[in-house]
Amino acid sequence: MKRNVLVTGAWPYANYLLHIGHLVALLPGDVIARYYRMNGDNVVYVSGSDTHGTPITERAKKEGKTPAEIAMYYHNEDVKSLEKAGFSYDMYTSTESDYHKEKVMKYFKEMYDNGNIYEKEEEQDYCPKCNKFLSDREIIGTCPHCGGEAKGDQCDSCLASLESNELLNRRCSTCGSTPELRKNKHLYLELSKFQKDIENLIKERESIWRKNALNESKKFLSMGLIDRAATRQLDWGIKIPVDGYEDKRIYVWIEAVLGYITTCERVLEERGESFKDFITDPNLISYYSIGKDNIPFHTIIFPAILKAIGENMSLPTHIISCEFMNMSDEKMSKSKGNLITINDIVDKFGKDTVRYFMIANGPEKKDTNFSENDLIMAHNKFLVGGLGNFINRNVSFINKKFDGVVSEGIVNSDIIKLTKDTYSEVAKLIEAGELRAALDKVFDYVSEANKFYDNSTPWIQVKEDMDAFNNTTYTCMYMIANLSNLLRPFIPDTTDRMKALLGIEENGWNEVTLSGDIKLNDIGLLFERIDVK
RNA sequence: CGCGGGAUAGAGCAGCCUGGUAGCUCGUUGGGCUCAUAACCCAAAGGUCAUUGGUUCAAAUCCAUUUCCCGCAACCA
Repeated sequence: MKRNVLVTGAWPYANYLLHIGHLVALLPGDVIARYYRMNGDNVVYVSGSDTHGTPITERAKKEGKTPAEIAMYYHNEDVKSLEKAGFSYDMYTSTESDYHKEKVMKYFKEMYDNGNIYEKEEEQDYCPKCNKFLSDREIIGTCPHCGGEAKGDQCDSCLASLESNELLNRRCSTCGSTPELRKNKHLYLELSKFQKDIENLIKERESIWRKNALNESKKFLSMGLIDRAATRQLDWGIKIPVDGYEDKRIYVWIEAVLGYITTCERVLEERGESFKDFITDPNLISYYSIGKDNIPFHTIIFPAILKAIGENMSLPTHIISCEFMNMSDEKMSKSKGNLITINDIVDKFGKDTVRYFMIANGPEKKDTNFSENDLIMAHNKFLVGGLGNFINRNVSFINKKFDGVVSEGIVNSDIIKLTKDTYSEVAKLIEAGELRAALDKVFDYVSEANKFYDNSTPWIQVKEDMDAFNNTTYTCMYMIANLSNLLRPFIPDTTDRMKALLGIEENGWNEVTLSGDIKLNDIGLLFERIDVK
């Protein structure tokens, strides 16, 4: 039976080019989506650019542009990068799309009408000269602990976490004037109400979610969930569908995660399918491919929002939360300039090499260090020496001696069993989000293929026993055909070429059988060896 | 006691959730093969799985302890 599967990737913030950190966080989603599609399930795979919030407005101000210009520039760049890396989103949109904005306002209104969003009036710092309310971050002053210069949320000198009213000699960070208190009202999401619901969710997902997702979520729950502001003093973002909030916008943390839902709805609408049936399906399987810094938004806030909307939407079943990929033990950072963009690395090494490496060596369970040398080693060993070599040694032989025609033979029965087992084991691993182990499994199969070739010694068989030779090569073709499926979620371009070699079309997640003689098409080398400098 | 992650062969890492012969890649040594991109296959050497204690018939794996290493303003997966 067809399963409903929602796969999502975290929404990148549209103020910088995507880098390999984004890649390792988002790629698992693509592999999972491709796998389920091959399996014949009903897949919706979505993401988009997160375009609102203060960092973009600040950047725009600095560069003399509008926030929309900044956001759309990076959104377009990100679309190109993702395409380049082979992402197969059913839709990659942005939080600036009218569809998203409209739906978010609808959901916001529902939460408000349900009484899960409430108004709170409080005194807030106001800068009389800049004519605006100041957030904690926009207030500077002297740290009460160390006497150093500090911002309102944290002291840069001693790292103490602060409340902005603890600061001495408080000033507006823009103009330096002394802020005064004025009454201001904001809307709050009553997160505290959902403590029990989230606790139950975590308990149910104990054996499914990754360890980092569970630990991080439990930490927040043990501290007790606190209500969060849902509105912000800002003019860039989604308008508040409540009277008296014309000067404010919906806080990004609430609307960005709702993008999963709004975009899912849009995809299904375009397909002419029912969104409601899909999203309330109690058996819906959902994957959220994210980085570890994004965990609480997906395991706590997002489920709480879904509960608060109250339409009985399915809560996340799988959190694919990766660790960080560092550069020589340092966190990648824009200011340090030690980033590698997706564009650069794909241009340099090719889409599939990068995809292979990022899954096989990515930070699935703990931080890893990126090393170009490791990437080259892995490329040469597994893609050239393993997969590429297996195909090339067969093809060269057949081309040389038999003019590119493989005669029908009998496929080795041990290999058939191994093949079927590999399909089911890899499927299980991918569904569990264990992509590294899944890919390892497939490459074990590649290794078995080379062993089979060596042990069969076709170069001797060809002289002594043509039946045996034909059985060997036919078995090899069978393995190539099945590898073109098994590897398809990971390295789709390469598997297309493998299929072209054999002239096969099937793309399902199940054993491919061959019949009759096969005329090989010329596809050249799958991968070229890279020399280490 | 701020929070979190880590410590496994010369290097880089997997295994730990769901205890039961210690595995992969590179490197080293020896052999095989010649179909193949100095590719492929086989074998060997190399580890008291950081420390100490506990649970268990059994611990790299679970619990606790100690030591050492790394990350934790903003941008940011």
